[in-house]
Amino acid sequence: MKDPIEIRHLRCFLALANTLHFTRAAANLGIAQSALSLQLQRLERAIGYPLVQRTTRGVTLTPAGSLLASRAAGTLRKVEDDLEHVRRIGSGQEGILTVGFSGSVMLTQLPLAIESFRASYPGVELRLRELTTARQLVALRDGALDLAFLRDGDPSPGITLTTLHSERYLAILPERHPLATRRKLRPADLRGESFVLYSRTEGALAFDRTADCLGAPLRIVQEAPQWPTVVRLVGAGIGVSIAPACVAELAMPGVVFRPLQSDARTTVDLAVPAGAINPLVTNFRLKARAHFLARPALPTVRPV
Amino acid sequence: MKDPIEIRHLRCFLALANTLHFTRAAANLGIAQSALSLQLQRLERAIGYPLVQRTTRGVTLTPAGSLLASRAAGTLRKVEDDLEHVRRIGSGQEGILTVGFSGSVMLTQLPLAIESFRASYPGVELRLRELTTARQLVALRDGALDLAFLRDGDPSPGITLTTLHSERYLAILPERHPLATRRKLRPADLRGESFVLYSRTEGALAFDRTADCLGAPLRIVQEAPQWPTVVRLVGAGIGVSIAPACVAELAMPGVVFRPLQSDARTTVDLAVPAGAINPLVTNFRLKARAHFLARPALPTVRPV
DNA sequence: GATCTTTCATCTGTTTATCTTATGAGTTCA
DNA sequence: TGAACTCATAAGATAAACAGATGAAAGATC
Repeated sequence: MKDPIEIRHLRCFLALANTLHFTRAAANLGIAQSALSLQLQRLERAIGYPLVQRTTRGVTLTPAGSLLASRAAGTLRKVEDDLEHVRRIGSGQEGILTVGFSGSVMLTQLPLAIESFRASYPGVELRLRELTTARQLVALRDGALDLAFLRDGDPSPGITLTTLHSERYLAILPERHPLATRRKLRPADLRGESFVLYSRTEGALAFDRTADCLGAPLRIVQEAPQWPTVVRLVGAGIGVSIAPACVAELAMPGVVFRPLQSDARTTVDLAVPAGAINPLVTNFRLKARAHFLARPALPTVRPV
Repeated sequence: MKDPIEIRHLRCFLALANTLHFTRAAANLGIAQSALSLQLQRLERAIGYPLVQRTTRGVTLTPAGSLLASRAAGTLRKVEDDLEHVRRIGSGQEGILTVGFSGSVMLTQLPLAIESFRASYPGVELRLRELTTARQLVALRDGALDLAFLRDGDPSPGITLTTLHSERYLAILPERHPLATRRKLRPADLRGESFVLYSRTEGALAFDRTADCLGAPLRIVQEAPQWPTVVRLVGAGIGVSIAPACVAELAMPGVVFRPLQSDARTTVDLAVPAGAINPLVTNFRLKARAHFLARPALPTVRPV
């Protein structure tokens, strides 16, 4: 495969095939006529057969040259198209982005961030996966997720974390619970209650923060994997719970939410694989940060 | 369009995408690792986005790189296929060849030459056009014909002629004609007869040679454009005719062919546009010359 | 945890390819 | 015949690609 043919040669040949005139073709290409002449000779030598028949009044294409002209035009167009497509992917305007999120994060600004991203990048296919914090970290490392929104993300090797948002806790009580009459609660008020909580294995830091806020020992009567479930279980009288403030969005009959007077905070953390250069990830991160850091219209605890 | 991308860059990138390893890819390409590294940098700069993510253990493709790898592979394959096709056309193994012939030439070795050419070049589409000598010359200049087999081709500017074959004349007589009883005739024997002949405008030299052979003045009672017609007209008693020896192939009831004792010869000439470089023409010429110059099994005058 | 190995980037000088300018040979046109 | 035009060729200048040596960073090995 010596004497390799380059795109330059095809470009030169096409210019010549279009004008059938060395001098004019060279002018179109912005090179000297002699340079074009040499390029053509090189191309013909590489192919092994003449592509144009030179006359004193210009050139005519041979059958082989005629074919090459049409094929080369297609080749150049294809290369241009491919590069354009590659650039679109490189710029993050196109592609597939798989985003994981902890269930409670969907109760924060995340939907707004998603909508904003979709509007800005209509070419990107967004795949959303609700997973627990622990599973998201695994999925990020696997490559199954490109980016994740964690509830209280544990620092983890190979994962870059950014805290987007922090919020207070609130207590979730059955409507008929004695404490339900109080407008505010302190963690100590809940001492001795039975708790419905997330499993620690699904989010160690989230659990530990909850436990720190309440103060051990905790009597956990039920673990549940999703907040709607927790709220329903509380409504059924199985126990009480505490949750990030945003969970108040999940108002359900028979359940009341009460702010918890504590400095404890739960965070929403954005996680990406360390060193990720996927431009989709970068673009999505920017949108998400803009929406979370602006903190528009934080959901308030609606009295039930 | 500065920083143009060349096929070389795509080759380098593909090698890297296949091995995900600069050193090994460079070895496959037969260049130094540093050269490959530079080519990749150049390609990425031209595209504007990274194509691979370098790590200390090798490289991984970015989404953009992943796309480019698949597209570039297709591009290289296309270029190779195109060049191969162009080479086939350049070598005359493929294409369309339009061949003209005077009707009588089809009674000589031409069918054998055609068959031989078809067998050797199955990729070539052969288009056959029966035309008179005069019309063939026009068609050759127009480009409507690539190559022509003329009966007694007139030298003509812009046309290269090669004589392939020369043959004697024979007389065509009605079966009941007084001269039909003779095994051989001399031109003088035909003096005073009425003749059925080709029109001079359809082949000046052919007509003149015929006239020279017979000696003027000729009494021409009918002109006809094709030999089967001439033979039929003779059979109908309209007159006599003389024809190239090969016309004896057209045996018809009521007609006899008699060798003419004369040194006059009629030729089959191969005509091509001067300076033609079409390889199909070259290849066909070679086959045709081989068949005509070998003169296999010249058609003999069959007694009727 | 210090050393070794692997891997890619960078630097430097050399080779190769391409370009420009100038010139030549062959036609066509006046 | 001379002028105008075509493409080819020659020679020097410029830019690109190359090989080889070195360096930095991150695993791997002990």
